Amino acid sequence: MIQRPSPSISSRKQPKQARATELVAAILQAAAQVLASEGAQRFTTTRVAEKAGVSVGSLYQYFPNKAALLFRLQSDEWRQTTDLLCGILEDVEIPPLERIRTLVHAFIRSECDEAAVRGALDDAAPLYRDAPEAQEARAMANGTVEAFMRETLPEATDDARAMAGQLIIKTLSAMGADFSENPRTEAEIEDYSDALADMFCAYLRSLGHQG
Amino acid sequence: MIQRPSPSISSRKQPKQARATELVAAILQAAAQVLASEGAQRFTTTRVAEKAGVSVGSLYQYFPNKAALLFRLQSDEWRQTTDLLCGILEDVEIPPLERIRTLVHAFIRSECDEAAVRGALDDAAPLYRDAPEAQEARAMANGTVEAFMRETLPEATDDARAMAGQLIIKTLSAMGADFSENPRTEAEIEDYSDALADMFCAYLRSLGHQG
DNA sequence: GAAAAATACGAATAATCCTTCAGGTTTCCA
DNA sequence: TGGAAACCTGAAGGATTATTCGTATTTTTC
Repeated sequence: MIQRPSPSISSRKQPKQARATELVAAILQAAAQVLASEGAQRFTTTRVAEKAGVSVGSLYQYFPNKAALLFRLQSDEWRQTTDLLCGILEDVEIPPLERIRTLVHAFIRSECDEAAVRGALDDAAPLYRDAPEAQEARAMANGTVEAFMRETLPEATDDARAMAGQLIIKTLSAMGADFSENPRTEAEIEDYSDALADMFCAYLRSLGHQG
Repeated sequence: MIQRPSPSISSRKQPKQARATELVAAILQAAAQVLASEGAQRFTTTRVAEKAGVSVGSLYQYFPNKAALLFRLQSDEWRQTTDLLCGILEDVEIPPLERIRTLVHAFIRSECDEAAVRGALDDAAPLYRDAPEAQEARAMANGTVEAFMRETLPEATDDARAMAGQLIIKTLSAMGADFSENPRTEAEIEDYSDALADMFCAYLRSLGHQG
């Protein structure tokens, strides 16, 4: 098994002047556009720079390589999504299973709203996913899920809880990826979200009953 | 939205001599090896030909382009998997929910057994998935699933059945992809498969109860 | 056994892309 | 205002790759 290289992916330099900050913003926006309109295959540093109205060299002043740019896009999307989801999960006013349903709808919706970018980011995942930064990012957010599972399944064993949490998270993100890649109609989105929530709720209920 | 080209992907020519048949077999075997050991990124027609001990030109005599070779690998894996799964689903001797459990285990197992190839094939999916042949292949096998769902949920509406079937299929294949990309231990595989089966069964039972 | 058909070869082509760097421009600060 | 630091430029280097095609070899056919 060949270990893919894990390029350093953190931004090489922090902008210290106003124009530089704007430049980075322009690059990120252009990158998302290129990704959405041209696909991962044609996502090119030169193309991004051109669309941003900047030279390639400037791009490389703030992103050490192409993978870093992609990871930054992914990282931003991810932070946005996890904030959304954590907010839903932590709302103790609402019964757990209702929270799950809200969460599923919110997540699928957010994936579909930016399906083009997310789908292309998934296609490009091989370029950045093995970087240590990406793995670290994935490792977070598990705390929130575990807390939620403790609340939802107070009587289950730790192992059972962890398994159920992992399963739901993985299923959700996998289905989200599928939704990004294959566009769906408004109605399909709602129906799938409901069915998915039904499945999760049925599963959690069955775990609750038997211990 | 740019429509990716849909290259013709069918084999350009059928081998008419014995050596040609062997050559194609050698290429396919080498292709799987290259994919598994080098990853999708470094999957190259030249590398495949070299590993197969043939010239690039020969490769292009039987595969019109790189995408065709990848699609052929994917297609073969897919046929193998669907045969396996259909065999399980059609065994009317066994209660439906037990069949589901068997199916989940068999599927996840088969994904993990060739995780390297399947994972790399997933990474390379953008190169071949938009070809009409691939979409046609995906459209099949739905008959078997529908038949099974009719048997499992005889009283549900057609819409509800179709939704449940799609959901289970998509969840399963998405989780399978996740398992191909992230290697797991023997124990984890079993535990996840059981949990996944639990979830499907709980869902199907809940659908059965309410009509 | 010779012509024809099928097959195999692999150097060369043409294209694409990531990244660097030497040199110019702008902004900051004393 | 002048020099230093930060910033921007974009042509060129270096590397990789998919695919072609003229030629050589093997197999079949008659």
